[in-house]
Amino acid sequence: MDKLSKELIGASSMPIILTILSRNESYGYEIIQNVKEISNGKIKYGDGTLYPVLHKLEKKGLIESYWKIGATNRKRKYYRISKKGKKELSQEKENWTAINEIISKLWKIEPSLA
Amino acid sequence: MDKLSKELIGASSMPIILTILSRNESYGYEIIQNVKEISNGKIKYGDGTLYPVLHKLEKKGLIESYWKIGATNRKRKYYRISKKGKKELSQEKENWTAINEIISKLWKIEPSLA
DNA sequence: TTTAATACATCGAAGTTCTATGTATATTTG
DNA sequence: CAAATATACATAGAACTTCGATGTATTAAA
Repeated sequence: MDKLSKELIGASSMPIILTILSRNESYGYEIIQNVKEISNGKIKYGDGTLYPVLHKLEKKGLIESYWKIGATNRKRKYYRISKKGKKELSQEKENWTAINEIISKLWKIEPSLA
Repeated sequence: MDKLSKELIGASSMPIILTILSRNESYGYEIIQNVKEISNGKIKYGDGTLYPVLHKLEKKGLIESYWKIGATNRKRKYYRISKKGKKELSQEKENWTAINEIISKLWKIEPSLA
């Protein structure tokens, strides 16, 4: 197994992106690299996937953006998390924990289905 | 928080249903009740949501169905997990564990963002 | 000078879930 | 006995998502 299912990618993208932005502001391209690194290559967002997600998050007011020309002399669109985004993130953490408890309980109880 | 997000429901539905069927064969209506109970009411599948999922799983060959008239004298469509489904389930377990590790790592390392 | 990497954006195809609606039978309640 | 509720399955349409393809540009490296 090297790649994760579409469903899991989808369910985890929002909390992962919000977590990354809760530490440092960042921009699309860097986020893609960052996620790839963090996940040991298991999660590789295509740019055509990530940018719409960022736009969606911005539209919801969870992140904010501004253009900046970095050290590389290239213009980048930086994103930072908003107050609303921080709230949403902690909500997502709770959700994630809850579902994980349900599932792990389900798998632990599992009787010998040898 | 009482209800979980759509994304998490979606991502967890396949492993949850396969797990339930890996223990006992069951039918749509019972699965809905079962999941509600297991999750303490946090996951409530609508029937319009569950049945298409079951059809999808059957189409993929992960579960098999047959009609049976139970003790209630009512006909039910029972589902049981297939060999392929068992394989898929263990795959999903790995996936779930992997993503959970990534996320929990991300959240643990998190520096004081007081 | 050409190629690769960086950087953002949008579109269409395909797949999903949710709500609503429809059909039908069995049980319980008034 | 009639009406309401619970059981049981199914499908259609709306809304949303991801993915792959495509397009534009700039900078760095070969």
